[in-house]
Amino acid sequence: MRQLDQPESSQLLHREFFERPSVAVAPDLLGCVISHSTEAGLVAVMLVEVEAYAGEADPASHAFRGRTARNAVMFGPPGHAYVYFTYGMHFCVNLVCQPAGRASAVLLRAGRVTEGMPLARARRSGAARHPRDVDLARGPARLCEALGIDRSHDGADVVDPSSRLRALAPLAPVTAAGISRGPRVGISRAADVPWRFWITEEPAVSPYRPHTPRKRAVAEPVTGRAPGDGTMHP
DNA sequence: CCGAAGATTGCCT
DNA sequence: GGCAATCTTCGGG
Repeated sequence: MRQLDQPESSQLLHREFFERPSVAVAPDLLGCVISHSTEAGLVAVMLVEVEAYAGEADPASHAFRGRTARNAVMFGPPGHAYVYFTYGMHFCVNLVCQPAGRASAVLLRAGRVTEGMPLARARRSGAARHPRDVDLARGPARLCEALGIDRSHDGADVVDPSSRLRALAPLAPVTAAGISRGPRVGISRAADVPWRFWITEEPAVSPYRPHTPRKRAVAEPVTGRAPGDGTMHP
């Protein structure tokens, strides 16, 4: 009896795979499979969209301002998951590249569920009411939710055979001809750098959004005066 | 200590 | 297409 419910054909990626610059690793991750085995069952996702983030030289990277408690995993050894929490409700997952000390990583932006569809759908049911199969892991936060990835997976080793969260080689090779590239999504700095990679004409690729600054939560402070006394600006 | 923005998503008009 | 939800993290005072 196998310890983990893993298909025979699946092959774990090697740590050397991640010991390269993230911009080289990113396109090679397309077609690879992220598998997460839990008590509830196994969900596997084939990656169709990723983004490369360089280390401290990349203004869009979390590592740009150096090592902090949050991004510490990015500065560690390759082949580990860097999971962060954002917008007060979402998780996103990266895979760390290059040797320890070099903080580069690949953000996993979208995938297609290839195993454990019912469990993935159940995990996502709280969000969208009637998600299509193709939308279950479409977008970085959706991908995490479908796979059941949260903060507890920050630092997880995805090339360790005994790990519940693993990165596996492609079921079928993805050739360079089938890969498109363009600007990264939702970042304000270095928005012109084309380090986003996706499988061409893949329906499970997240929509491109060119970063929208958030509106101020509070329009103006309370002054103690009642409104309509002539002090308001048009 | 406090303010502000964030590698997003889903619902509303 | 606009905007609220929700909270952590970081940097400035």
